[in-house]
Amino acid sequence: MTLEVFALEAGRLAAIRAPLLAWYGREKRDLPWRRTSDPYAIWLSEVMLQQTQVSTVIPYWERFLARFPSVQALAAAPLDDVLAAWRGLGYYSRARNLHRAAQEVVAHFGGRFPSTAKALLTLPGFGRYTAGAVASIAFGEEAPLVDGNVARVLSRLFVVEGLPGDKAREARLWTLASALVKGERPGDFNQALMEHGATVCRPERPLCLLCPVRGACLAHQAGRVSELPPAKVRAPPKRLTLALAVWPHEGTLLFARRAEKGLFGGLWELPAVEVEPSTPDEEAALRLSEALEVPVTALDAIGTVKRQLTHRALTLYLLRVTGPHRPSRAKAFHELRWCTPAQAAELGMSTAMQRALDAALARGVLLNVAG
DNA sequence: CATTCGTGGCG
DNA sequence: TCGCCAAGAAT
Repeated sequence: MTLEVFALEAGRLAAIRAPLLAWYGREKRDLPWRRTSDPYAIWLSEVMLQQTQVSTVIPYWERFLARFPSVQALAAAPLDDVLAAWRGLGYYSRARNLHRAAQEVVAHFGGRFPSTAKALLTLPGFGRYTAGAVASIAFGEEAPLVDGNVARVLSRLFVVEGLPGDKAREARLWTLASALVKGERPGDFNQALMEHGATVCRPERPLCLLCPVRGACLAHQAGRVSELPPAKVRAPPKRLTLALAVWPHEGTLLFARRAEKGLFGGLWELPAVEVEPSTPDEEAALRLSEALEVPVTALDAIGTVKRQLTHRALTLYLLRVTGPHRPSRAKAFHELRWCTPAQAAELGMSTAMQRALDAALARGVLLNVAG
């Protein structure tokens, strides 16, 4: 508690706040969402930036805004179009929540975003971070935020101990962020904290010589910058093997839409069933037959695609198949559709599945090869 | 509180 | 090749 009082002492807060804000004014990157004051566009950037690098987001943000220029346009669009625009960006529940939140803003708030963090928190996909970000950046509320950058910066400035996820640590970080954000330009200050973490107070090899608040940094004084914060402890990824049906018919392939929840929720795929590694082709075909509710015969295995996700080691086993009855629906899948490659390119699909599809097409499964 | 959800970049 | 991690949220 003594440390708490010391850390939040007014002079110390000022010694951090003012230099950081001034540094941000001089050094901030010219990012596209910093050129707009449209809450919708700012919200979109915040959702896309969740667990995603700035350089990855920029082209998605620009394309998405061109296609859905307002919250009304987004709310009125079919979910499939939204997922297609999100294709390749990952964490697809963000896109579903974005779509739902847009509809709620239109239905319950007359198309205007609520302007406080507390009110924003009621919308799908708004957690504590995103609510604070939109409230402070778009509406100028003195609302705190803590993301990975801010957690690192504050844990160094104030020597906050504890592993990521530790309850006491999180509480302390939010308390610090709350105290610091109060004052002029809260949105700029929050962005200054994040910008500082992204460009100077980096995870590896931080640029302490260029740091505008080095003099106030307790970790720097103690020579502990490199050991704060401690790395997250991650469980080893689980293995998941899927057998994919590659079923050519008159220039099309069979596609299926996955269930809303879980891995790649709501996205399209080559119809997939989970199998054990090294499952014989005949058995994989039998599983696909059960899922598709029609007889399926394995022709040959045409490749394997491996993908490393954060919590999954994914193996996609491509099985060329055929059968006497072409299915148009099956309980195991939300929807079935026969698509040309051009049509498939317009579907919401994961990068993993895109790689599998590319591999199948590269094997010439749609070519009329006599053999 | 722990787990799950993607992808790409980097050393 | 591999581990780490990036403007987190939902369950």
